[in-house]
Amino acid sequence: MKKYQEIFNDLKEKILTAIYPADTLLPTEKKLQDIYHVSRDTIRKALTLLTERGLIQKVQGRGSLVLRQELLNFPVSGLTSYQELSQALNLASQTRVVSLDLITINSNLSRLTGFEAHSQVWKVVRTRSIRGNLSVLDIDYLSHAIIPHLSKEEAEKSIYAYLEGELGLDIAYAQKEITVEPTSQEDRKLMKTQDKYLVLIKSRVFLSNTQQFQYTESKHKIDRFKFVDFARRKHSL
Amino acid sequence: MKKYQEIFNDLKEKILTAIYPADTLLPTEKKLQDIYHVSRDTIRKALTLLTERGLIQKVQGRGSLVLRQELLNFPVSGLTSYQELSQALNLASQTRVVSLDLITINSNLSRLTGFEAHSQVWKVVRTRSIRGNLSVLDIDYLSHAIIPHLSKEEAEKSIYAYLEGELGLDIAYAQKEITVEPTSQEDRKLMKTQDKYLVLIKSRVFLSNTQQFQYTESKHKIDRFKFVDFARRKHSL
DNA sequence: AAGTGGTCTAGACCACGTC
DNA sequence: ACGTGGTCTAGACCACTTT
Repeated sequence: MKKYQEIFNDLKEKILTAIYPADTLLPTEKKLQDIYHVSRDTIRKALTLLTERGLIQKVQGRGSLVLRQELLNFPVSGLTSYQELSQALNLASQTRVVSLDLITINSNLSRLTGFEAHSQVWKVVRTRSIRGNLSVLDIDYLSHAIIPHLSKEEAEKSIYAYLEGELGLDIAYAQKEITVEPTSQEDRKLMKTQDKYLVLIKSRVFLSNTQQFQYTESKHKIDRFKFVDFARRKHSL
Repeated sequence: MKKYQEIFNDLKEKILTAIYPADTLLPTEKKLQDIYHVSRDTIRKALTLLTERGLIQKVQGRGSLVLRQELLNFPVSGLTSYQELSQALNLASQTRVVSLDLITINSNLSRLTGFEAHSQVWKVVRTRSIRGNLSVLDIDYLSHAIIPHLSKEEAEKSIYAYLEGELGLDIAYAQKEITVEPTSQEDRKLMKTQDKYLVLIKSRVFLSNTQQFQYTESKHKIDRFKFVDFARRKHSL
């Protein structure tokens, strides 16, 4: 494990357990150097991670302020899988695999998903329930070239855990788009609802070598949908 | 201007104008050092900014790949003001100030907005139209302690431009929450619609010294709403 | 004036992908 | 084997806040 990662984890832990309470200052970079016996640069890398995740805010001349974790500063943003989320939030959740097929991309699907025409992809349809409430319908397309094998069992658990753990893939980034759409008859049937609208999250997900391995349409019941984000202002566009 | 900022701007420009085209590699860090006559660390800081904004992806052993700017990789996320957005997208947009008042926070409002009870805040209600379509209803609460003066004229243009430009405030980060909510009679009247639902974006916005200066409820017509995001996977939560 | 984080430098070695 | 980016170090000076 990299040093700055370890320091980040340690500091994160200490912030979440209020060893470093909200509205107080972390030890100075100088002191952290002494505590962890590393160079200042390494400390600063760890602090950068804390900053990106909204755990601290640096104030020049003062120090690193621990931020209050308001109500729900959970990483609903930032490319977190459903499985990880439900675990982090300690939700009793259930996944049902509606179908799992190997299909060939046609030109329409190619435009939609970003996969090349004629390529093979897994199509996985799943519903997720939280405390017995059917809340989400996920339709995933996963590159067969990158994921040669996929079973219902893995799809029921966490596909991301399988990809990162078993296959050692390095998931890097995603382009997402959130809109509200009218429901189709198919949607209403699978989600067992008469709702007229649902929240649609389309995302293309890429590996660190920039290969796209996933396209997903995630459909949420509007009354069950909440997206929480921590955003930093990006000056100069 | 800081060196790494200037290098970032220069590289961004060259990527957007396809001097460095998508799917090609940037010059190596070594070469960039020679080009800009700076240390490697400074180059790496500039590349980090490009990475965060989804313009490049670094691949170890290969180099920095320029990413395709899919359809709309616009910064709808990342704390961008309405005014900046409509400018970036070149939209003919119009803002109407419905009301502008100085009010005192009561305990209910305090819970909602995050401002202290009994403190004074500006309440600004605005509607925005894009190509003649009334699309958004914004309700802003702005700290009077931080913003002593605010006029209808500034509210009609861009409050952010006023705060950063005139007042020299350093807007740093926000906590946001997106949900879909039923419309109230008031909503329907102000937005001139009969829609049953709207998209609600609540956000608390903070300065770099961690003072909260703004709470906003931004209500979007569902058929006009689109949220686009570029997200990087955050390992280790 | 003292102490803090912010920027910049120069150099070393490692991990990974390509040839 | 080579070249790439990734990590880590040590030190310098600047900008800002606090005392």
